[in-house]
Amino acid sequence: MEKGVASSKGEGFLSRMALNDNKAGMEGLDRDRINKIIMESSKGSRFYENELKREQQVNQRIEKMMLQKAKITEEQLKKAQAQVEQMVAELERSRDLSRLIVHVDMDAFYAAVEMRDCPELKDKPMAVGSMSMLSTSNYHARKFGVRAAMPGFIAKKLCPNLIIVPINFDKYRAVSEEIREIFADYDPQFQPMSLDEAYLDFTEHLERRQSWPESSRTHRFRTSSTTKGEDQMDVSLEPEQRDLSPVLFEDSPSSSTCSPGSEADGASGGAFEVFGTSVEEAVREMRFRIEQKTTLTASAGIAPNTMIAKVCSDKNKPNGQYRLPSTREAVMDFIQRLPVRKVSGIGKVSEKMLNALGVSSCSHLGQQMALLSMLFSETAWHHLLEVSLGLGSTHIQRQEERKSMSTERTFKELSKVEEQFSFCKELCEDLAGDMKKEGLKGKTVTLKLKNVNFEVKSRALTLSHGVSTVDEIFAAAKDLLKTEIDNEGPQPLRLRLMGVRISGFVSSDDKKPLQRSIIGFLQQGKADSSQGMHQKLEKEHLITHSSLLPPDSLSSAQKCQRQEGVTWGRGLETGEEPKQSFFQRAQAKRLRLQEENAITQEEGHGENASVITSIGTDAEEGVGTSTKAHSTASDLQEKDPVPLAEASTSGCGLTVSESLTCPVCFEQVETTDLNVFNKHIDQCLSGASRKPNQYTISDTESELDLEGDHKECEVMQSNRDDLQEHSLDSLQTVLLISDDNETLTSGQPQSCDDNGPVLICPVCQLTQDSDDLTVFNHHVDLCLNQEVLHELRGHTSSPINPPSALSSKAIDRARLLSTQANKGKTKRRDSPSSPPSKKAKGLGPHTIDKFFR
DNA sequence: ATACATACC
DNA sequence: TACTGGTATGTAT
Repeated sequence: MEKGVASSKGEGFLSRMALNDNKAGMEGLDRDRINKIIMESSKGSRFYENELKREQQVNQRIEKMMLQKAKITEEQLKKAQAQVEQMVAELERSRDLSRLIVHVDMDAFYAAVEMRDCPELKDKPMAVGSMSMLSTSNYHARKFGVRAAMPGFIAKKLCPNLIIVPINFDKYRAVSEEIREIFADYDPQFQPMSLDEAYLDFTEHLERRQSWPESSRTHRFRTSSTTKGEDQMDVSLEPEQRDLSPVLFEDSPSSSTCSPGSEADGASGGAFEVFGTSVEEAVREMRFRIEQKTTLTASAGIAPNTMIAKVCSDKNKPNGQYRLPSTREAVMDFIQRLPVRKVSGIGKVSEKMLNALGVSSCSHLGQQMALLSMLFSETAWHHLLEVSLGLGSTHIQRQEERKSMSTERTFKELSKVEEQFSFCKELCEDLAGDMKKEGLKGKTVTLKLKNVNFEVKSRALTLSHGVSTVDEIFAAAKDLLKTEIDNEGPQPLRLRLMGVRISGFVSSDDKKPLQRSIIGFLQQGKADSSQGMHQKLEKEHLITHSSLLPPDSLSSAQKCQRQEGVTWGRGLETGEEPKQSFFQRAQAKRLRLQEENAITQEEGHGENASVITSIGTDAEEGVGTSTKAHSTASDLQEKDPVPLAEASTSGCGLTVSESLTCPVCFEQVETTDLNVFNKHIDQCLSGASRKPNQYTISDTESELDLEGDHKECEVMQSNRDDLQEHSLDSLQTVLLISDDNETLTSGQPQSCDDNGPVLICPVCQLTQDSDDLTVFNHHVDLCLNQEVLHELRGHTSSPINPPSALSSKAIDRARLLSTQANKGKTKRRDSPSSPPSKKAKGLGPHTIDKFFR
């Protein structure tokens, strides 16, 4: 109906080329004029021709689909409808409205950062990127139709005065670290989706928040700097700028969204604001802190699941938030009028196919489900069904292990064979470097080529063993390249891009495939929305399933299937006897000390006192977090005001409880046998293979369409890196911080040579010479005695502390440093073995876990 | 296993 | 001048 992008003016011009204006800040534009300019700028180009071709392919697909549709009989449809209904009933039964999921998203992130740092830009249309491609644009530029993923030269035609600022990834990454520290205060296990957005589960936070005193919910307006370890190059603004939020939006429609509820004193003095105990207030507080800390605004969506939260975060963007009540009615009502394209996972093509079937909003989805179930693949329609019911993932999970790593580059035109080979080699060198950083080895090498006509092709070769060195990778890549060159016959390949990818990772130790299933189910505890259902619907699919819907969408459905039959049987022995008893003792000791210490002290605090709540407990969650992959920041968010209570849950009563909580999946493992428990953790760590779960809003706020994101990837990678191989570092950091914030820097670079796993004492941070775990444990034991005492004496804080950014900040800094160090080459323990070698792995994580329990 | 497509940031 | 890069995953063969 309304949506005309695709159907645009009779001449049916490329739906794929037309402006995408369903992005915040782009409403009410002169689409026709803009599209005309876009077309004029593109017409006749090779790019355009290729888009044209691809669009025709899509159209053919749709035609086929329509033919299939025509063959469907009433009877078949009825049968399908019955199946759908049955499935709906099951899904409905499993609906979980108990979680409070939040999706936070920075507003025009890269552009906002640049504007913040260069006032000149504030009132001008600007974008971040290059003449070839823009990553994002500010709201002023969006009024001209300038948006992410648009080439700069076209943007310039739309807006001649557009200022294009080169991308400065390091800066965004630094800001990202800052906001992640705040995220961690609300959900240490938050899941970052990119540098500027994340999913958080506020459920637990809210529970605790109810008992928080007002002082813990009070936050100041920006004064000087954020934390006390404020060495940061904070762009400390002049005091009087305090209440100015970045002038990103002249008409911030949503700023009014903020509930005025609290007594913010418009005054300027030592202004502060008290936030309430509701989710809205908690989220508003989080956004407030983000703004105070970074001078940048964020928007958020609050809903019972990720799918909806994502959509909601876009609703009052910029600088706003929206909460969808956790009731079936609210959800259904909301979903009904939602355009399908707004749903993460439904892109241009899926939208077009659905539109062809008369489906443009989610209400239509529900109405046409029987038909859709016959025209789309099972995976696809299952997802659509869930969407139509407003279902989505109800628990946030950390990153997964990467499945591939690649590097690709676009260039002028490369037609000379020699140059092609040498370029290929360069790529392999880069890739090998990256592989080494993460200590990965993969069996499949894929070469990607794009010719000057934008036609893409990929050629893969799977080897019998994992490789990681330049020579090995290049050996495979060049064969693939040669074959292509030869096939092209006499003519040369006229390339505009080349890429090399490696996948099929194997653990470096043994060359067995990494990780396996189990992992994905450990997290069972928190049921996913669509749990336990999914009978195999016999597929009546008449059609060759149209490929719709991305993987991440099938979330629940598939996960469930996998979860079934997962028995937890694995956890058999592990060897290290001494280690375990050691940790048991250490743990008990720690707890005892904590108790004795009464854990009560007030937070000395004025700004952000760096109060470290009982390390033991708060690390409990924290470690898990870091273990999960990233954000060391979360490693020790000292937010939890009632750590001990929490701790006892996991059996911290000074004794080992009958069930242990896995620091990776956070599941309670029903055993007291540490061997079993270790085994469990081993598996979690080696294979944390969970269904990825990236919900992203279709097109809407797809700022970082570009380069922006690949950076994020880097970040994530290093995070994972940390998790896998450097779990110990998290611990180090924790202890170090409590010890002395300023020491972090020097303490961190715990490098070691690239040969074999190296053990690093989590307490003193010194690399241990011995590989012998017994010896190592003994050493740690000694260090521990001192550290724990010191720490508790000097830094314990009240259980009721306002979250302090200090420690997490320091941690992040530490991590950044170590990351940098890694890049520099000084990596910590990076042996050619990456997925932590059996030895190292088994030790690291376990050490931490037990230590903290 | 391989190739290509879709999607997301 | 001129339309990215990185990762995951679905579909088909």
